Amino acid sequence: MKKLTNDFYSGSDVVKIAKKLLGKILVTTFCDNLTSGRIVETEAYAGITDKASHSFGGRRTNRNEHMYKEGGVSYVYICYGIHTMFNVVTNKANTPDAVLIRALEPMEGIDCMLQRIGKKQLDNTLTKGPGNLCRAMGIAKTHSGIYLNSDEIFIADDGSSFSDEAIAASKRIGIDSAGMDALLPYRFYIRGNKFVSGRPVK
DNA sequence: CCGGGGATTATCT
DNA sequence: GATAATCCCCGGC
Repeated sequence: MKKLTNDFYSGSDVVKIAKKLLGKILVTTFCDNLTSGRIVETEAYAGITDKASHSFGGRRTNRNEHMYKEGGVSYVYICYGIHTMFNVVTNKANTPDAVLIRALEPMEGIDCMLQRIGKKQLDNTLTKGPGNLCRAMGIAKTHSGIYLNSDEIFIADDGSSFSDEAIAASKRIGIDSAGMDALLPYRFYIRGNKFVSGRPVK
């Protein structure tokens, strides 16, 4: 199990990186509680040219400042006033691309995650959806802008991967107001995985 | 089983 | 003052 290195994040094609993040493992170690999960759903946000991106048109505010950092740091923000979203910043400094991590399949520290989210037993909602996975992993806005090879939060590769047939693409969730860009196939997920967000497709 | 809509507040105009 | 990269409950079929 190896932490991803800078060259993984510094690539210029954020869509490709979003797809490559599937199967990698997100780990947090807050308060000596190790929790981890395999990434099974992501979305790419293509910097200043993507109407759905917070940095569309070069917009730069206190909130999205970390998107302008070099690839390999986190970008965490609050959505709808209550939900925390965890993103991976990619590309070079001043090219504000990011990948939203939308779902994990829980691996280690399930008891700790259940406690954080206030549940007694593991079910498919524990790390399903960007808001839920942040709660389960203990990720908060204060973790924005930190390096993803740190000891507190990192993403690792355990050598396993999904085949192309196992991966599906779709338009992104919840961004209907982005005009034509709302239709871009920038969401990637593992077919049939029960932790993928949205209602199960029958 | 499916879809519609309300909750709730940080953030930007 | 309006909006938002969500979640979950509830009502209807």
